[in-house]
Amino acid sequence: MDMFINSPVTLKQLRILLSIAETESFSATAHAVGLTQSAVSQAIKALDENLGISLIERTSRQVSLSADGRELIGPLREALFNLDLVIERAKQKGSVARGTLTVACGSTVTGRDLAGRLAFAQQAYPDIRLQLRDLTHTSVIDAVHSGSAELGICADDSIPSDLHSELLLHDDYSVFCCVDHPFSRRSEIPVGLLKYETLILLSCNSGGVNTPSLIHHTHRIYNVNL
Amino acid sequence: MDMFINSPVTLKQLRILLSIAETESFSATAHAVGLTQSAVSQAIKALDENLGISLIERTSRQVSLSADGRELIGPLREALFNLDLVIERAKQKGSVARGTLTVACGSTVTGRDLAGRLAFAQQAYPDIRLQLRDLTHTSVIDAVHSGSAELGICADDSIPSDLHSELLLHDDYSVFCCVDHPFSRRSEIPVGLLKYETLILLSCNSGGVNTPSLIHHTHRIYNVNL
DNA sequence: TAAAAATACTCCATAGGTATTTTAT
DNA sequence: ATAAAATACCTATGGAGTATTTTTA
Repeated sequence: MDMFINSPVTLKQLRILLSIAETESFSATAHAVGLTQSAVSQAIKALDENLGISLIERTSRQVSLSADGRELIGPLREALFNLDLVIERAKQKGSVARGTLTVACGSTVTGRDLAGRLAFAQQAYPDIRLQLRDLTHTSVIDAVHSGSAELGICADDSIPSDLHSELLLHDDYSVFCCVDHPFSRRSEIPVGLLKYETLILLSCNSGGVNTPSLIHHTHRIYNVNL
Repeated sequence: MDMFINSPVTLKQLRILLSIAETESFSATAHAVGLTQSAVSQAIKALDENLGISLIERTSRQVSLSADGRELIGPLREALFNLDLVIERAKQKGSVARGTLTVACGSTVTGRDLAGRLAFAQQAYPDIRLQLRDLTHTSVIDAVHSGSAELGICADDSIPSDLHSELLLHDDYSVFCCVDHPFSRRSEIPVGLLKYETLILLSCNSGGVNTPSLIHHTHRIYNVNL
């Protein structure tokens, strides 16, 4: 039925052609579209073969469209632009309200290479604006309950059963003490023992903190040996 | 510059989507576009992910477009149709004048699985109408000279030097004779010996003939043993 | 339970990279 | 001599097939 389904012409090839029409250079196009000169050369060769037509006057010094190519380029640009419009409109639908995903989380999350993870998320989902709200443990749950955040990330205890939850990661909690304290000879400390000690705790709603800075602070304030 | 260059959405996926909109069935679409049901399923899954949108209401019994999908399908069909128009027009340019390639050749060619070769050519170059003209040796050369044929195929002797020629194939010539003739004991017969014999020749302009029918005729007419 | 879609897996074609060669100025 | 495109070669990704499982009317 549809004979076009097997057309070997790809969108990428056509877009590369458009870029070449602008830059009049394979190398420049390669840079523009994030490929190598080799890939661009192969793409144009393939396109020539697929269309059975010579689109480009190729000398080693300068590149220009052939007569056929010049005739093709205008309508092609228009057709591709229209198609991109349609695709983009579909993608808009795919994004959540106003294209924003709001995630409520504590410093357990924001303290772990936040910049790197944001960059990764932007790359994977360029159309989604990711908004992080740095909140306390209970506020995270409230935010999800009220709908002011679509997702929440927090410690897995005391999560209400009416919310769906999934385990993302494990976190270690550490005790810092003086070298002459009995704890310093143990490799692990049962949680139960802690209640007999005088402790400096971060806000009990904090899921965690940046460890190096904690060590630094402890050292500064109490002059302990670590 | 062009952020669309890396769009993972492919023409094939979009065309499959259009087909599904018509057939409302993965299997039927698979048949229509010449793929398996599995491939169609995967293509739609990929498209959903690429667009970040659910295009299709999928139950195991019936398939229908989602609201988003229905909204998308009209403009998409139009955009793809326009793009195909542009591509097709470019392909037309790639075909030679009036889309016809005229080849002058003798029965050396037409006698060798003509149907099979025509079919092969049509498959490889569906846009080229191939026209064969069955001529005599000298007429083939005249046809190419006059331009009434773009190509000629004939025996490689007496090809004028102003025509470019290329060797395509070898042909064996055979002598048929009575079993009591001296030739019948030789496996090869030097061409020079033939001029002392009385021969039945096909038209000296014929490059060759269909061998089985020649044998049959010889047998019928002269009642020779082969 | 039967028809249709989803999934698991496998294989292979090809897009794209690196390194090199060719070409025209 | 040099800048740019073509080519050779290699690798990895993913498209598509077969076989199987899951789903719902």
